[in-house]
Amino acid sequence: MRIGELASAAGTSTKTLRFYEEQGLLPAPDRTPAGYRCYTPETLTRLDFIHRGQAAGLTLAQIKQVLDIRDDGHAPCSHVRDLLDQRLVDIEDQLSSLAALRDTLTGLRDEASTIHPEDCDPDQVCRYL
Amino acid sequence: MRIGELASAAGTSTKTLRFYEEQGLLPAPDRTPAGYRCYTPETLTRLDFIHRGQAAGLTLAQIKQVLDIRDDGHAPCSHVRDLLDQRLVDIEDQLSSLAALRDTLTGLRDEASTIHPEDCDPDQVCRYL
DNA sequence: GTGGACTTTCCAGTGCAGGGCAAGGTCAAG
DNA sequence: CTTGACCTTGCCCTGCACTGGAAAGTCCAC
Repeated sequence: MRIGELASAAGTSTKTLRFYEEQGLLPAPDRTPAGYRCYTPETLTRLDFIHRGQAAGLTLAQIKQVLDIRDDGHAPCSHVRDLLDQRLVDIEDQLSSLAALRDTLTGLRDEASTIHPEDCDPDQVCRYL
Repeated sequence: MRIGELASAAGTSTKTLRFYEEQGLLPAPDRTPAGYRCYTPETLTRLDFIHRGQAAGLTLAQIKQVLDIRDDGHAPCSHVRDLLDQRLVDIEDQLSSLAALRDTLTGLRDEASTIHPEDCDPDQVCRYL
């Protein structure tokens, strides 16, 4: 499988595949005599895993950690569990600060709708903010 | 007011103040004969506005737009309203996709707690993801 | 033998909001 | 007269996940 084939099969770009290889997420594949990369179908499984990890909000560095553990012959289960748990904590934090921000902005906007521009204080930038 | 004074009064750094000036968020201040920046107290008002804008999740570029309108002698009200409304829409989007992600991850983790590592399929990277 | 599609490498940039460091100038106190 | 705190500019660096482009090599069909 050449790089272009793999890229379209995985729904990504050749640029990205080379980048993943450089970052250690994909092992260096065999080469044809001309130097073309030659991928095996397992690479597709690996790419699917990477995509699922990204969909879960993991960074490439975190995904690489999991892959490295797997490549060492160990089951990455507990590490993945920790990563997902931490991600959940982070998401909860993000959710609550976003909700708070939404409430603040909603309040600001409601206030704004009762203000007339002509009441603006020339000494401040904007009454709305 | 010199730059260090202003920075600590505004709760920021001198680097940031120079950066804001370079980005057009702060007007170029007067200089002492030695070339030191000399700020007037209004700069503090302007910085507070910038901070409120950031707290509302606006980018520096958006804040600059508002400031530019104000500096042109116009009231930026309607522009600010649009910015805040758009920001609210974006926040709602973020909130719902984060909530969806949280539910997915919670499901994944619950599933994971009922799996034993020894059941892992050696052909996949990880059953949890 | 030529055109076009594919591949290789390397270098550089994107957006966001600054941070770090160096080399030098300035100012007030002791 | 020196020390230390402050200021100046300039330039590169951070993290994240790519993306773009250039110059060159390869492969296959016509």
